[in-house]
Amino acid sequence: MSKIIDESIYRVKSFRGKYSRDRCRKCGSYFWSVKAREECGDAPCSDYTFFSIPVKRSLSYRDAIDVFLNFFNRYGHEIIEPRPVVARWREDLYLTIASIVAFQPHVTSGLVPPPANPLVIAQPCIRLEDIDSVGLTIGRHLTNFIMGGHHAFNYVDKQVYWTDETVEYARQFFVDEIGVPEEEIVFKESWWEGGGNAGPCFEVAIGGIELATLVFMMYRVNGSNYVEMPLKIVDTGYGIERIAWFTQKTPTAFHAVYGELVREFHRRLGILEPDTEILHEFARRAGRIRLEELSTIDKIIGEIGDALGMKKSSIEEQIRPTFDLYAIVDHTKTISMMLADGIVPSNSGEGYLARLVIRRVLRRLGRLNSDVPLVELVDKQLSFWGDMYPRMIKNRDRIREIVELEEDRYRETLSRVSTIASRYSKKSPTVEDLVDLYDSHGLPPDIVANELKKRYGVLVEVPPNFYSIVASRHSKPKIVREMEREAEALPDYVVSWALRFPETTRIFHENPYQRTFKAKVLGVLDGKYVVLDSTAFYPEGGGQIGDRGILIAGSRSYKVLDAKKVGNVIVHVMEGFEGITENIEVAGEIDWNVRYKRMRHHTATHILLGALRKVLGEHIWQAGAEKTELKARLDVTHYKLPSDEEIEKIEILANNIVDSAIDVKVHYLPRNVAENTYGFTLYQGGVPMTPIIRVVEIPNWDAEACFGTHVRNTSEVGGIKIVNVEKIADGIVRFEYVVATALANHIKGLEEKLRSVASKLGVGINEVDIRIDSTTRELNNLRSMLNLYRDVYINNLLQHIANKTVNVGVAKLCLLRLDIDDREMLRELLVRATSREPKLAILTIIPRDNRTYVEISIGLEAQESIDAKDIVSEIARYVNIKAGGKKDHVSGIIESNIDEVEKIIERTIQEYVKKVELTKPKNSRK
RNA sequence: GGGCCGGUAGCUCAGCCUGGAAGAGCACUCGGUUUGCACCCGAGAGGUCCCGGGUUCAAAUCCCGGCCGGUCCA
Repeated sequence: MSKIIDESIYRVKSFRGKYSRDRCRKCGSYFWSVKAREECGDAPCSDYTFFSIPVKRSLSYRDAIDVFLNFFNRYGHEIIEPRPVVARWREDLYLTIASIVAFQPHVTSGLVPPPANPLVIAQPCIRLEDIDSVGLTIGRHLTNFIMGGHHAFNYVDKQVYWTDETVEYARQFFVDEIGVPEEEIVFKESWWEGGGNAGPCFEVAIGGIELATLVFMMYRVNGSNYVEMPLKIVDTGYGIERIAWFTQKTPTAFHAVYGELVREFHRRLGILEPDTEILHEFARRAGRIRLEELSTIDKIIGEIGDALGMKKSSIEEQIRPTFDLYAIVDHTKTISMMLADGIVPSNSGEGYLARLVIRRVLRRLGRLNSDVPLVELVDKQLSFWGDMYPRMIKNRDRIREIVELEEDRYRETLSRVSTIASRYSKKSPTVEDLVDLYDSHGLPPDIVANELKKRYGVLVEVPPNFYSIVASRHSKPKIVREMEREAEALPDYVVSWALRFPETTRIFHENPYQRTFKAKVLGVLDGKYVVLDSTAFYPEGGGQIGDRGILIAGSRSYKVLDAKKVGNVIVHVMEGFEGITENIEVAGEIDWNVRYKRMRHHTATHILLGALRKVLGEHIWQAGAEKTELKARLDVTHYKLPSDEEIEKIEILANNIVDSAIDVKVHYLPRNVAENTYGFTLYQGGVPMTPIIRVVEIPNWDAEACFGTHVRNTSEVGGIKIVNVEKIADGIVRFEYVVATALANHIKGLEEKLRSVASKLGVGINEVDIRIDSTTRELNNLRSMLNLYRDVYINNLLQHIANKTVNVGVAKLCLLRLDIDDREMLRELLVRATSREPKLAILTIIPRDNRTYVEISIGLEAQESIDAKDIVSEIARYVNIKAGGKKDHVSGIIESNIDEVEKIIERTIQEYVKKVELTKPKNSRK
């Protein structure tokens, strides 16, 4: 792959005359170094030797950030504020996984200029890819980290700097600023790829650990081809945690980053800290650890045992629990960061990622047999990091509540273990079973195995690659989503046709109240699609659907069914026309009635969202919305169904805003300005891919990037009534509401329903509730009355049966003809009759339509010689019968009327009895 | 967004595969026994088998659609 690039790019100025290029004898990659060496100096090829490499001074975690930022600031890089760890500005990514993510895709695609150039940023990131390795590698893998990045964006007409400067900065940073002897530094040649981009890179490794990656992003990946981009980006990532670890020489990165907190977690969880010596010996070799090869750990522990003259088992005993502890330290901070930035745990979307981390911690805690509530540990993180992440303090109560809720939920899941495990009390579950249990019940195999062993002594073998088996089960679906979307979208050829036209002037933005307009026809297609030079028709977007209306050409008018946006061009979807041709003038008129109602619902949506954030909290994000002329709905992220009180409060607050008659403002702002002014809460309904952003602001209440049409003043919303609140997914709550004149419609619907109920009950609307009470009471009375009558009836029938019974020796026969088709009654009758007289064989017939329902019941003793199913086949000789059941009970239908049936059956029974008597001796109960 | 699992008595669940008269334990009521910690024995009450449709003589059970909950993955 590196063949396609010119390797000369790696020959930078700083190397000339001083550095030589060698090849690693282990991994085969090329690297540059002042000193001749055989290995590339990166994990896992080399052990960690950095503990003995001198540095100028030990840097605390916070110092490391400052030193990094200030160094690059001194060299002309503007310091940029970091973004949240939840990538709200991106739709293809949930989490901020690298510093460059802050500038993707709008800056990297060239659409928007960077906030500064060059710039430097210390970006908190969350990466869950290596979550299983966290702890084991004592800090090489983390789920949260700060990536120090200095970035330069080189445009065709504006070059900032490229490879020479980037490498020289790295060299100076490590040599001059950190104080690393230059001969310890290795620049390893490599290739980076991600997010559709690619380029050559250097991995900067010192003493066995990679401290920075310098990427030269210059290609776009197009299938299997690399296309050179006009915009070339310096994308660097300095591992702040590793730099702190490197300079502090603490045994693990966790000690360097979390300091006192590590000890506190040890204390609280009752896990002793391992001997410093063991930890150091382990740390030196930790670069070799790989999750895929767990044997590496055994080997390392063996080596330590030899070095220290200790038993392997005692080392193991000390160090194993600390792996879990380190992971817990790491994960609890990650949880704190995610929740502080507003993620709501859920079974879908980004919320699942939060739940995943929470569950991992809980599992680890379980493994340590800890009963410390997770919330307590998370709370320690909130205190510890609050100064760096103020949102942790601000949202502390909510974060605690969510963590508690999630822990409860997890305990509930675990409480099902014993029930579910009991299925396998005799037979050990197969791997397939285990995967099933994990997949559909969330029960980790080790917990199931434990339970089975403890309770039933059943041994379960859990394959070491269990989670990859799970993963392989979930092979990619993906494409479905796009298919769905295309159903509503314009056909491809219409899109490419539309893109040829210049931008349509948007009258609906200039003046949302303009109902009629004149415009020139720029293009027509298929007698169905029309593009104008300007339009008042709002094209579908932001949950507001496209306008309807008419276009008038000459004396004829044509229906506009919908309007769609293709880039900056608006396409009118017509019912069909002949009279509209290119270059003519047309007049347009939108269906104002519908449109105005939608505008009011749209503005109401912004008002409601503001109210939701105020009442429920800052974790409220729009997860979907739809505004029609009849009603609107808003789906938001929230961790539980709001209470009635909360809903009432939200409604009151929202209506206050309506009554306050606030002017709704619209601004067009450069992206960076908009983001700095309003924050990322701008991006509720999606992220516009434009350098200028249209911001709809209700001052001091809500501001969103929005394409939709809004009323001028909140008072025009008229009034908001929340008509429904429901949970549509875990972590997502849907609000439905009706506004202004649409309310009359809504109420009318309710009224009609109420009136129809009232008239069916035979009362006026006001008495409905009272009547329901009395009707219910009456129904219950009738029910118990019915049972009384049934009882009387049954007793009568029992008497009747006793009288009608014919004793044939082996049994007492009875043919009963009934008129009431009451199955409940019949069943009880038959049960009682046969239990009172075990020799009874009773045959009941009831007319049903023009046919006859038959039910046969045989008492316990009679069963010894009579089989109900035999009677059926006997009857079947004379009439068409469909019936079945067991030998003591059958039911079915006979295709003849009851009089006929009665006669036939009487005869049949007699014949059957004779048969039974003939074969009697061999008939006995089995 | 997709996959999988579940919804039966107040609670925990069995029954469903292979259709045939709705079950167990706990809790509850009554009677007896006993009064040392999950007492025991007997009797009884308690059901929209999540909802709707279909197949069938017959559906808790099979099929289709929906609702609700759980869970894994992206």
